[in-house]
Amino acid sequence: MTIMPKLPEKTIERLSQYRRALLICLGKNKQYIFSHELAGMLHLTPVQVRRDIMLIGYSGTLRQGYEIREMIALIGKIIDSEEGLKVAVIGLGNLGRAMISYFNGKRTKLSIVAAFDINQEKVNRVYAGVPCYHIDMLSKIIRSENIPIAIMTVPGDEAAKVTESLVLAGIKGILNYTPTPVNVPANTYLQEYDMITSLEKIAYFVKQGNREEHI
Amino acid sequence: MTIMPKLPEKTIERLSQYRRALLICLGKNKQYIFSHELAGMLHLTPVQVRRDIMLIGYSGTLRQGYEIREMIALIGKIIDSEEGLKVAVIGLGNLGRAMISYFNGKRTKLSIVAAFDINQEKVNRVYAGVPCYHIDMLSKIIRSENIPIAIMTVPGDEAAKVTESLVLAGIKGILNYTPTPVNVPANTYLQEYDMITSLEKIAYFVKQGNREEHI
DNA sequence: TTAACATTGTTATTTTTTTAACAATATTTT
DNA sequence: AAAATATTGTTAAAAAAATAACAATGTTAA
Ligand SMILES: NC(=O)c1ccc[n+]([C@@H]2O[C@H](COP(=O)([O-])OP(=O)(O)OC[C@H]3O[C@@H](n4cnc5c(N)ncnc54)[C@H](O)[C@@H]3O)[C@@H](O)[C@H]2O)c1
Ligand SMILES: NC(=O)c1ccc[n+]([C@@H]2O[C@H](COP(=O)([O-])OP(=O)(O)OC[C@H]3O[C@@H](n4cnc5c(N)ncnc54)[C@H](O)[C@@H]3O)[C@@H](O)[C@H]2O)c1
Repeated sequence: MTIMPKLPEKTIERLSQYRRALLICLGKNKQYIFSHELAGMLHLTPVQVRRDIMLIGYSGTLRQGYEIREMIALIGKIIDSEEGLKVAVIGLGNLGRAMISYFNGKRTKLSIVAAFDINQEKVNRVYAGVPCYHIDMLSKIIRSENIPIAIMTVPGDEAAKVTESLVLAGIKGILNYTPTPVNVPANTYLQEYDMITSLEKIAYFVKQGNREEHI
Repeated sequence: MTIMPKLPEKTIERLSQYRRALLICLGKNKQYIFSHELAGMLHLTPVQVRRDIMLIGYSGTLRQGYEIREMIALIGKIIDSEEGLKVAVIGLGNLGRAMISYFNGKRTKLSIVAAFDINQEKVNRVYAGVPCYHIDMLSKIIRSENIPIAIMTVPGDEAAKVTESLVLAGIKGILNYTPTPVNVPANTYLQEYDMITSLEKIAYFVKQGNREEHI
């Protein structure tokens, strides 16, 4: 295993995006890609793409660009775990279901293997191949199945309580989609996403754009 | 109207988060808040909070901190449009519905006023107060209702086509949740979000965490 | 064969963002 | 009344990220 000097956080994020874009290209039977093509697909600059690729220690060829398969494989070596990691969805409502049906079958190294809910109509059913357990089973299943990552899509009021259970159950990474910010111990990796922040940012720049037009 | 020297993009993002957190505090009948409290809620440092607050030209009081209502009002002045902006959702599937039911009634300045779909079972119905039109009506409704922002939740294959229609219809900001990156002209503000990037980033850091433990 | 060209890889520079440092000061305690 | 304390506001420094510059080089064209 080659030693990889630690990569900038933003580069990690982009590696995931590169792979997504490269998989699309592969689907179109493309073999090679230039930095400016990849940049164009993802609204980045070619320099940034080349720099990221340099950081992960890959090299393209001068007149052909980068070999798509090779690059996908290398990105996998960097961001994936060899054994693969299991993921659970907590709260099988609209958002939880959307996430499962989106994710399903997309990645081999990450897989959603369990959902949890309190609603008896959802518990003990299988949704899109994913079994739904009662939330009381959380700790048991998380441990027995060895699931390190959870996507939280319960109502905001439940977020704190559920987070606590997740941490107690030994979860190491949480993706919090509830509107309620939560707290976790330092050894747990937390990411929060709120659509309203995205929208308000867009609204701000749309507003700015209008103003500029009027200057 | 005071002139606001242009704010860092990251600050804009955090302003939206501050408001969300402040609204939660207001709901608990809290009147004042310290920088370290706000920081704690959002996993930021107190310095960063104070710096942002300085940038928007607000001042707290020395032993009480910041007046929550005042701050919410000021953030509104900066990131909201006075008249309010209308938003449309394109694709009324799981994700589109999740977004509508989440958003509904949350904000006075942004409001989802229309959805579009091709599925005849969804068209001409009202979902959570939002009327769903056939996608053929896109341009007509966008223009007549004066909707500048769209949330795109159609299947990935449709993303390019739908984006083109949106741009032609005069949309100024797009939040793309499909897994397919799209292109827009320079005067249109585009933001893309993909849950897989978030998850893969979490997986990477969970993996790193494990490695560190083993050193 | 040579010149023009397009592209990569890498170092240097600039810009943006975060963090640190610390003076100022109102409040509480002694 | 003086000292201690906790907090803000702001400038300075550091760190992170993005961009620019440009040498190297294989490919194509003249
Ligand atoms: N971050 C975003 O962009 C975004 C977007 C949409 C919705 N949301 C949020 O995501 C969450 C889910 O949204 P939704 O539309 O799917 O809501 P929903 O009501 O359809 O689903 C919530 C599910 O959680 C279950 N649940 C409730 N308490 C639970 C508990 N203690 N343990 C396990 N399951 C429990 C419910 O039975 C339900 O099935 C909400 O908090 C919503 O505000 C966030
Ligand atoms: N970014 C993310 O994190 C994330 C998460 C989940 C899903 N997704 C993506 O979001 C999209 C929607 O997911 P979903 O689970 O709601 O899918 P879905 O199939 O439930 O919904 C898609 C809807 O779009 C409608 N539609 C299809 N073509 C259309 C067109 N040309 N114009 C208007 N409407 C059209 C369909 O009738 C359907 O109602 C998919 O592309 C999915 O991959 C993204």
